[in-house]
Amino acid sequence: MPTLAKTYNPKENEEKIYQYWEESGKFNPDNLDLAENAKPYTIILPPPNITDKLHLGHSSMLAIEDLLVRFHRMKGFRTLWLPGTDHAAIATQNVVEKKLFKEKNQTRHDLGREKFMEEAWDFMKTTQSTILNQTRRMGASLDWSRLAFTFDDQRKKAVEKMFIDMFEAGAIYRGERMVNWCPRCHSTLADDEVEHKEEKAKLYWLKYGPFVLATSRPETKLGDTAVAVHPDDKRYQAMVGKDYEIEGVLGKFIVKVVADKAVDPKFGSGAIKVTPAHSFVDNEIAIRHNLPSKKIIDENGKMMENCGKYAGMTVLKAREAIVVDMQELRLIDHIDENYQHSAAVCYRCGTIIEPLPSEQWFISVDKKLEKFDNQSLKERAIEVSKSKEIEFIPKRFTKRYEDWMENLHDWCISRQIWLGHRIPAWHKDGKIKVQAETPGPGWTQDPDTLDTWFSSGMWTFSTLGWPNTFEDNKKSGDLAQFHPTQVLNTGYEILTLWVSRMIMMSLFAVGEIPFEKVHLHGMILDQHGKKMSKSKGNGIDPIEMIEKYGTDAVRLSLLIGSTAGNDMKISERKIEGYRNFVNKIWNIARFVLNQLKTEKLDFSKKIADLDLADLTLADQWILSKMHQLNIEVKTDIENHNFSIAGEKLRKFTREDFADWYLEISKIETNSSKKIILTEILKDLLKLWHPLIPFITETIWQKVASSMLMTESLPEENKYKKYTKEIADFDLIKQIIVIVRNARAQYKLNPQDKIKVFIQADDKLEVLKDQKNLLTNLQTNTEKIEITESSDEVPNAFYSQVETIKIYIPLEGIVDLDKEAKKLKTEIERLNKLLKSLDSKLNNQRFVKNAPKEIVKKEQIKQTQIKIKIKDLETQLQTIK
RNA sequence: GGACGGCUAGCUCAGUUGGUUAGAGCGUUACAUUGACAUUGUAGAGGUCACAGGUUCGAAUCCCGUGUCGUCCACCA
Repeated sequence: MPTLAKTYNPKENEEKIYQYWEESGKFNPDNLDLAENAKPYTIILPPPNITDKLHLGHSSMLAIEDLLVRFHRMKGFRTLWLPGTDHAAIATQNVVEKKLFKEKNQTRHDLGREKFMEEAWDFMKTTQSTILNQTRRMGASLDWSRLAFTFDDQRKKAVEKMFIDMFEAGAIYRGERMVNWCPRCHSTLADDEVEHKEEKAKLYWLKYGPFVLATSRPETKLGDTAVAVHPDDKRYQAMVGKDYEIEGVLGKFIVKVVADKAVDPKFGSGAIKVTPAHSFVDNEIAIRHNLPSKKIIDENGKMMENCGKYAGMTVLKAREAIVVDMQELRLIDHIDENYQHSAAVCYRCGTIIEPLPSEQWFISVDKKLEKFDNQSLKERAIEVSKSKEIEFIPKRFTKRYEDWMENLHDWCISRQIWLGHRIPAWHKDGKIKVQAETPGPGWTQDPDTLDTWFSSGMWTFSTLGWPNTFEDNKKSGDLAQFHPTQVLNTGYEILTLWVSRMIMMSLFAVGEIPFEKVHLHGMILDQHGKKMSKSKGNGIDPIEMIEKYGTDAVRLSLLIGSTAGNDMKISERKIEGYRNFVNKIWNIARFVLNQLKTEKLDFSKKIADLDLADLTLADQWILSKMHQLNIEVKTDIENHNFSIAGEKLRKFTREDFADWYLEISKIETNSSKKIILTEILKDLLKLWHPLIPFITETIWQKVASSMLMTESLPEENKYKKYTKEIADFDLIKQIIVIVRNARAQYKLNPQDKIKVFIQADDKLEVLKDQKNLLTNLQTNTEKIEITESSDEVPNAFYSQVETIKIYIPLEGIVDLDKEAKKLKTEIERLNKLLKSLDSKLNNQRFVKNAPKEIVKKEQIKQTQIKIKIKDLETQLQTIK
């Protein structure tokens, strides 16, 4: 007798199974038994931050990628899924700094750069394993032998080479530009690392020479060099071009009045003060009008020495002090206390950003590059999207990507933090050399590090051995085999932050796209549609769910009911439901083994060995259903319709196979059953495997003698021979449901036997042939009479399927009024339907314009409904 | 301010180029319970596809508008 336990216990099996896979070495494509011409299928895992713990966003991504990877591995592709982690420069440095401060009350400056980096490395080494082990628990079939880290030595070499190459091509330059400066992190931020926070502030209306103008930052008055108005603003036209002397808290100064379209005449008084050094808009105005720039705020967010008595104050302190002084000088007209505006803050620490002019390294997105035949990075990156070389799933994100790219400004890549790749540039006496090694004594390395996206932007090729695998513009090794990759799967929130950078970097370094498809998944929300976050405490911990319900249940709940690009709500209840379903699969296997009285499945006899003459209608039906499933599931997965694939599998497994066919196998005992049950169970496990690898492999290990993970999927036409009998079997199913329904409606006990009369019309032979099922498939009839006659049976429950009539005499029980009412309602409904069909078919334009098949279909429907109505009316009369 | 998305059964969601009488899971109701499976089975109830207009023979699906919730981008002197 079979040895399967009564219920499936994920905890007992998952760890063992994962170990078995990992030790087999088959996660590594080099160890797969492949056809010589096997195509590559590559996914590079979006590297989680090294300090991360697994959350449902990761789980969702892992479930999707593992599905794709296992599917293609089973299809015979040279399948590589490459893991890694990201050093997430600013984020990690912040964590390390916080820890340092908490434990030793020290700042990074107390420690010094070298010591601090030692601390950071210690920290990263201990945290890295957490996320990777949690990734394993999701069942991810990653090739751990190729594990990479954005901050390891190999990636360091790649980053240096990339920087030097880009510099030499003129794609990287150094220059003074306005940057977003975080005074707390002491670093620049890219535009998209800046967040905007709504807040209430004061709006100060200043008396400003001949103007009254509004500002939220009166302290920047110390850096003003102009006043700007809109060119069409009649109020100020006479003043444009003139110089005015303005009274300030540190004495008088001169401003020039300029006309610029950037000014909104409806805001404030329509005149703005221009502080070129500390505002992006003002800076642009200053450039257009050739205005001088005066820097008054330093990198610590404090007023500089040129600010007289305010020097050394923080911006906020200086603002308070200056406002007091201005009030004394009567320079403030009035103050709006309730001014709503959004403040730019650092996305990591929430500190208010100071726009500052600063010497930084930039990637030029507009520079025409020789290697791109005089196209710029931006133009190439847009081109690969327009030409569909890269496809976004869902499609609507194509536009978001392209719009964002069109508006892209030069990318500031230098950061003043310590945790990151050092910039390979050297300074001596004002000269700069860009190279990996020091040019010699006296040179000092640029203290800045690179934006973390610079190294993660190189992820698809730096993980494949670039630059060693790319010499003289030729790919070799892993790069030749696995690049470009097939899919990048990531959250849509980093489409711009990361995806766009990967595209530019790959185009530049390797001359090709990094991936063919970008599958964007939505955010995972709680059951109320709120973002999950630690502070709100509404997060569902995937590891906790795995402990409780098993990995397969967690994976299914993330795959089914989820569509690309859309957010998804999830609850523990949903996961629980899929745990139940996973257990159902277990019991199906248990039943099949029981039914076949065996512990191992015998795969020696194949579907092709079946004796067609021995097959029952039900056999043919399940085989054709299986054929359909086999084709459709593969297509759906290839089209990234994972949810639909899952639903079809579930429907087949639960309804067609378990509820119908397995029940039938208790009744029918023809000799083909053994092969059919064996083959369908086997192929069902294969088709399910990419979605729920653990339970399928667990069962496989009990019943077979190979590893399911590297089995091949059932071939396309395996079940094709048996695609005809679906309609007839559907009739049988419907009749059985009608009988069960009647029993339920009249609350018959399961022991109560009934008689059923069926008038079979032209289906006499089919129905007679299936008498066994009709009698015994949970219908408990003592007698079934199948005739051609059309005599009414009085005082009986009545129903019909197409032209087949079913009578169940229920003497003394049948409620004739109720039956009559039921019939009337049904006749009414059908009449309505018929009416709409009639008018449709009488409509010449419909008949003329609609495709012929549609018209024909409607005509058949019309005829059938007419017959049905007539039958129902006849039956109604017998009741009266 | 600009762009995008959601709005379909009590809840969570599918619905692929417009063409069945709009589907699933959960929940719910009734019945059942030594059964491969109570992590169960059988059956039922439940929807004006947010609203309003348009295109079309035909719209949940395409177009215009409105409402509402959400996301991204820009700006806020």
